[in-house]
Amino acid sequence: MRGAQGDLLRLVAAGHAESRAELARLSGLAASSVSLRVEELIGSGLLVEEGAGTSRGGRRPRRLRLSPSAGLLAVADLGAHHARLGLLDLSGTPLVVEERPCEIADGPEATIDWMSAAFEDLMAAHGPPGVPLRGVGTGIPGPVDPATGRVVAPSRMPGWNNFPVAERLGAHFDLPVLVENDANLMAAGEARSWPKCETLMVLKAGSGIGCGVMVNGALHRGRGAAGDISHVRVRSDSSVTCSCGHDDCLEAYASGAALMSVLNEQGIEVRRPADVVALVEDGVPEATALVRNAGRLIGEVLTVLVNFINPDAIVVGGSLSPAEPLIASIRAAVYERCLPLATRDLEISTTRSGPDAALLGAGSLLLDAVLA
Amino acid sequence: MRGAQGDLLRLVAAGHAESRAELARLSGLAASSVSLRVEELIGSGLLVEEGAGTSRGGRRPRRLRLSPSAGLLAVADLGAHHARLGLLDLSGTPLVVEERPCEIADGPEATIDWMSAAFEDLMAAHGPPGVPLRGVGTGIPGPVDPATGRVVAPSRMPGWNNFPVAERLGAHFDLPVLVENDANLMAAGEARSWPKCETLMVLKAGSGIGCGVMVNGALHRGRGAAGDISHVRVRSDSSVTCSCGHDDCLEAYASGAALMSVLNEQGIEVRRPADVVALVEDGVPEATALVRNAGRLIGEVLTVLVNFINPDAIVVGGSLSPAEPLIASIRAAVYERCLPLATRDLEISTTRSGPDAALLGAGSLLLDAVLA
DNA sequence: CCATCTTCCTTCGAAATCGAAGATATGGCG
DNA sequence: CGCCATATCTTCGATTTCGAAGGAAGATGG
Repeated sequence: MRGAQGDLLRLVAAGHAESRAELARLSGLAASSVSLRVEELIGSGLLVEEGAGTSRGGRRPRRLRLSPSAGLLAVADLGAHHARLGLLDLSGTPLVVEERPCEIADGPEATIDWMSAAFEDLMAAHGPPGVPLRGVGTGIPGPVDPATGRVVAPSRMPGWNNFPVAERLGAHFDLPVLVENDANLMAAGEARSWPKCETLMVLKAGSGIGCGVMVNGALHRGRGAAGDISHVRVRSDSSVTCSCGHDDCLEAYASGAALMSVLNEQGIEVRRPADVVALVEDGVPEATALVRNAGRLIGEVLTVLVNFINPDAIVVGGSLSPAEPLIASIRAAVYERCLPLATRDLEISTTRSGPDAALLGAGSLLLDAVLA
Repeated sequence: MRGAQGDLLRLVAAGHAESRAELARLSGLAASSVSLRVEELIGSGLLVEEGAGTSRGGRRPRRLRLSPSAGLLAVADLGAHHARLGLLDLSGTPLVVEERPCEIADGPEATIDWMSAAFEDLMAAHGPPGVPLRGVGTGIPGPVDPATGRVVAPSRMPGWNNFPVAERLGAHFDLPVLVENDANLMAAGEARSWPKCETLMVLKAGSGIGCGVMVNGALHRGRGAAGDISHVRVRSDSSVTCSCGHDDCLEAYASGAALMSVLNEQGIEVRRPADVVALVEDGVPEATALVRNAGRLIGEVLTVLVNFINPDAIVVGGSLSPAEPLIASIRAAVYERCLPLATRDLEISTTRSGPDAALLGAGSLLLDAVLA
């Protein structure tokens, strides 16, 4: 899949191109060269021709798709108490997605071995015979050094610090391996649903607060830690010490975990962020007020970032995102305080990709490694 | 200068490559193709061979440079009360740089016509005969829409709002025209001095506070307004209303203009940011305390941004930057409050390019247009 | 000083790519 | 229905690019 052929496959797989003509436009190659390459790719069974597309005023294009038998990707999104697992074809379309209980606190060896077994399980149960697994990837709820595939200084993952996750996964599968922060994966996944957005911020509001940034269609990692907003100091009357050792971090006020602990102290029992959402939908005032305050704090932090990187859109996902007051108060804070220039075309909305965003993102990023 | 040849010229002009071998490595072309192209470029007078470089263990490379007669760029950096003007060769090296008084409040027509005359003046006085002007560019102390070359909602530039600067400049010169925010130009210029930095934040601390960001070696503009940090709300006891209509903007506390107005109220007369620097160097405690406080406030804002985009370096420039306590307190705030992961390899220092950074940046960006 | 290694650059036949022209297919319009 | 405009895709000779081999020039190390 070297060079030019890989580029063409990538364009088709990523959904950017569906016909030879589109490939020619996007790849910069001459139409004749594209035809040649495509013929070879069809010959080798990686691409298939599938009916005709819609005309744009002339002859209808012959639609190209990745062959369903070209290969599969196994991807996971690890959470604190459960994991989402899925099989995708090379175009990133899910064949299966499952959620299974899984304690990340059991430590890296146990979790990764469990995940590897689950991948093989999925392949056996849902993989069409003869279709090879071409890559594996997982999202981690903590910082990941993308170069080494190690977890770095995570806050709620005992035993994981500096563990070589990619290496361990690679020991099970002799395939391209992707290990990435979960919010970053969400950003990569969401980006496929926002094709016109060059700069995209994706906020993951769940037990913790995560954020991923796409710049020019690529995930921005900085030196590996980019996207953190949870340990920003917020304006607040009281004073709370965060797990990171500093005072008044956003996470200590506005994360799902923080909201749950306040509610539990008030005698309202909640076990998961989704419970908080349910309380809000039931109109429980304590919950609504808390969520609204969380949204305001998050929005005030986003204010700084919106002025600075001036994104096309902010997408809010994560288990807390269905709570209407959250996004409403985020919107209010951003639109009130940001420069008009920065907000004039800014869209702030909930996820378009849904709960599988991170899995889709893992597929999208893995594809680059598989077709390298 | 189309296509491949343009790419090669760009690599030489930007200082990334100095020999055929380096060009081959960086451009991805085969060494033989590079040789062929270079021979043509030398034949057409754009490149010249200039002696031998230093050996890296084998035969010495034959150094390539842009021909001094390939063309010139005229660039300017407009400030409130003065402008820096310069002529650069296509490799971005300055032939002349001058500073001339110029009131931006005189309005766009007068200022741009004055600038055009000054460019022609410089060409007549310092341009070698027969060497053509190939592009003109200017930095503006306010937001610029890069697509249209218009100024958008500037704060201290009466009469400039929505004025088509690029168009007016283009009316004088039938050449590629660049109009860009001054802090963005500083960022582009500074980036040439930080070749290993993929993500770079450049802070301009002068009368106002500006910021430019380089991501993956390219200027990040977002929707056109990226880089603004001056209207971020800061934590403060008192309350000041900023010119933007909001309370407690960073600019209202930490800009050179804000510092000057406080000092003047205290009976210490200052007229320019450089006067504040002089007071600090003379050990005037009021000035030092003010500057230190400004650095702390700026640093606290940078804290959020450093965690978020995780840059390789933060460069501080602008007329206030020579004040030692400023950068010291910025450093202190950032290192104290940011995540260790984000600061472990972060460098915070003053400009390497000096006062001409914006001019160099204009040259660097113009080059792309000229060699397109 | 000579053999050997490294790096830089060129030569030349093979291979990939281009681009102009044409073949194919479709929508729109009188 | 026939013709034109438009768009997609293919054919084929011309051009560009590649890459392996080799020559040129210098470093290294006995």
